[in-house]
Amino acid sequence: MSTTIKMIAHKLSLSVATVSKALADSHEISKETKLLVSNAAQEMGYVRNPYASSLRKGRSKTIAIVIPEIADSFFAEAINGIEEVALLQGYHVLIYLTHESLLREQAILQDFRSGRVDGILMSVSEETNDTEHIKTLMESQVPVVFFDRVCEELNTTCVVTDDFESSFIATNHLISKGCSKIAFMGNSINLAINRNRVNGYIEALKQNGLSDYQNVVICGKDKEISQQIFADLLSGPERPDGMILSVEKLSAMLYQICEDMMIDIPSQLKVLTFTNFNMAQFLSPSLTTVKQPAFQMGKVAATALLRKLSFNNTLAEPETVILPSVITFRKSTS
Amino acid sequence: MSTTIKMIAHKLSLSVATVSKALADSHEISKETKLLVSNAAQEMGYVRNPYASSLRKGRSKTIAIVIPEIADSFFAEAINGIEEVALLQGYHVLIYLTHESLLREQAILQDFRSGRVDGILMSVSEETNDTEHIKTLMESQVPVVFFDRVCEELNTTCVVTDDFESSFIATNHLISKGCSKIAFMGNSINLAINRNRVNGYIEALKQNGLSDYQNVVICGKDKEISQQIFADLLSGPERPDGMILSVEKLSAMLYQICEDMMIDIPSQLKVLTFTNFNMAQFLSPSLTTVKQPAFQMGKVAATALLRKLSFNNTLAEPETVILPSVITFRKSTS
DNA sequence: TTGAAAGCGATACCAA
DNA sequence: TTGGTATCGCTTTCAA
Repeated sequence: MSTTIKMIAHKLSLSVATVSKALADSHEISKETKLLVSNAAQEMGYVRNPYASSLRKGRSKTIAIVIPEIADSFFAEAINGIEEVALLQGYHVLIYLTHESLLREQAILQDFRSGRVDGILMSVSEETNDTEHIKTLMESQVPVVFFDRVCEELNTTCVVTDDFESSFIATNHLISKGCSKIAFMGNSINLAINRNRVNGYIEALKQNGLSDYQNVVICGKDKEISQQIFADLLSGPERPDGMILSVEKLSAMLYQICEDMMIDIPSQLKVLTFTNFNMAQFLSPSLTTVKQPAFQMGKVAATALLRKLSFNNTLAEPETVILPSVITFRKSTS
Repeated sequence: MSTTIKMIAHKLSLSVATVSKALADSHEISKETKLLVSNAAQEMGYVRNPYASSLRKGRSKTIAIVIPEIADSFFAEAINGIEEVALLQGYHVLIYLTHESLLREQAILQDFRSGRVDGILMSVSEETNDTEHIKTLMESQVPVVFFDRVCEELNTTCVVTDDFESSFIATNHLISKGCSKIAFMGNSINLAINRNRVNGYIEALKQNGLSDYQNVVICGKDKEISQQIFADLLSGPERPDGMILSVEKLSAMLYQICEDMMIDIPSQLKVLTFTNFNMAQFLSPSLTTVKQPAFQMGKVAATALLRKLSFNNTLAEPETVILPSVITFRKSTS
C-alpha cells in the first residue's frame, strides 16, 4: 500500500487539505508547515497518486504520440525530441502505433475522448483520407499538433519540413546527372507530405521539359506488393534511370532488388531517398539522402503542444512551422 | 464535457450502479438493460474515464517501457513487439528514456510508486550498478520484466538472447579468418549482457590460445570520448586486426574512423557488430552481424509481464527466456 | 494560516 | 435484476 496524503496528515496531525496545499507549494501555507510536510513526505516515500489527481483536476499531464510505426529512424528520432521536451515539463508520454491503419487510428483517438491525454502529437496513417475522428477530438478541446504527416485541412499547428523544395531540388539533381526518366516512389496520395513531394518532383520535370516521363508510383504498406511493383517497373520497357524514394524502408528493398536484377547503381539507375538514416554514407553505393530534421521536429511539435496546454488552448493560434531538410549528394546519384 | 455514466443513467432512468455493471457486462444485469445501456453509450459517445476507473480499481491497465534510448534499431523493434501485445490485451504503453543515466532511471521508477503503471518492461542503463530503486518497486508489488539489458541478481523474469554463445561464435569466426588481436568494444561492465558477451569472447580466445591479446574496451555514452578511444586504439602500437562491436551505433563511428585513417575493412581490420540493423548487408563493406530477435523479445517480455498482471503477480515464477540471435557472415569479416 | 467538506467518475458492497 | 451509497486519493472552495 503506497503512502497517501491522508497518512501524512495523520502523522503530522494536520488536515489533508493543508498537506495537499503544502505539497503544491501554495502561498497559503507557512514555511514551517511546508518543510514539515515535505520532510514527512520524503521520509514516507510519498508519491502523488496521478489518477486521483487527474480525476480531480481534469488534466492528466500526459500526452500521446500517435504514429504509423516506430521502426523507422525518422519516427524514432522524433520521439526522442518529444520525450526531451515532455520530461522537462513533467509530462508523461503514451505511445500508439497505427501500423498505417485508419481503423486503428480511429479507435485510438476514440479512446482519447475519455480525457486520458491532455493533447496529442500525431503523424497520420497512409489510409487517413477521412479526418472526422481527428476533428471530433479537436472539437472536444483536446489539442492536436501534427508533425511530418500532417492534415493540412485541419486548422491546427503543423510541424513539417520543406517537402516541396527538397523534392524539387532532388529531382533537379537527378536531371543534372543525366536522368530523363525519373520515377517517384511514394506512399499514399492521401498524405499531404507525399503530395508536396510529388508536386516538387512534377514542377522540376516541367521546368526541364521532362514531363513526358512522369511516373508517380504508390507503394503501400505491404512489402510483397511493393517488391512486385519495383520488379515490374525495373523489368518493364520504360525502365526509369532515376528514382526518388519517399519512404525510408524502400531503400533496403531497392538495393536488394537491384542486386538481384543486376542493375548497377548509379550507372544504370540513380537513387535518392528521403530518410533520417545515419548510415547512408556507408552504404554501397553511398546513398544520396534528403535528411529530415527529425529530432528538431519532435521538439518543436512537443513545445507547441505544451504551450497550447499551458495556455489552456486559447490564444495559441495555429501555425505551420517549416524546418529545412538537408540534402546530401553521394555516390548513388553520381 | 465528455459523457459520464451518470448522464447515461439519467437518460435511461437507471442508477449509475446498473449502468456501470451493464457496461462491464456483468451477469447481474438483464440482456435488455445491457442492450439499452450499450446503445445509449454508443449514441452519446461514451468512453469510460480511465482515471476514475484506475483510482477505484487500483489498476491502471497501463505499463511502462523504460529503456536507455530509442534511436537504436533494437529498441525500436522491441517496442513494436511490446505494443502489439499490449494493444491486444487492452493495455496502454508509457515510454520513458533514461539516456543511460542512473539518476534518471531512479527518478522514473520513483514515480511508479504512485501506481501510475501496473507493470514495467525495462532495459537498464549503462550506469545502473545499484538496483535498490528496482528492488523497492518490486517489493511494492509492481512487477518488472527485464529484456535485453537485464539485472540477473533480481529475482524476476528476464528475456535475453544468447549473448555468451553468440559472442563465442563471433570471436571464433574472427579467429578462423586469421585474426589474432581481437578487441571487444562494449559498454558498461555493469551490464550483465556485456559481461556475458565479454565472457564468450574471452572463452573463445582462451580455447584458441590467444589470450595474450585480450582487450576489452569500454565505450561510454559520450560520442567524442568513444571516438577518441577508437582513434587511440587504431593508431597505437598494438593495433587490433579484429573488432567486435557490442553496440550498434559504434558501427557508423568505426566505419567513419577507418575511412579517415585509411584503414581497410576487412583486409586490415575485420569488424562485426551486435545489431538489429536491417541494412547491414548493403554497407560497404557489408557488415557481419549478430542480429538479436528484437521484435520477438519485445513480444515475449510483454506477454510475460501481462501474464503476471492477470495472475495478480502470484504463481508466476521468475524465468529466464533465451531467444537465439542469428549471426550472418559478410564481407567485413571475410 | 489551517481545516471541513464537497466532488471528480467509476466501482463494489449490500440491500431491496 | 436493480439501486443506494461509501469509497478510491486528491483538489478546491469556503469557513474558521
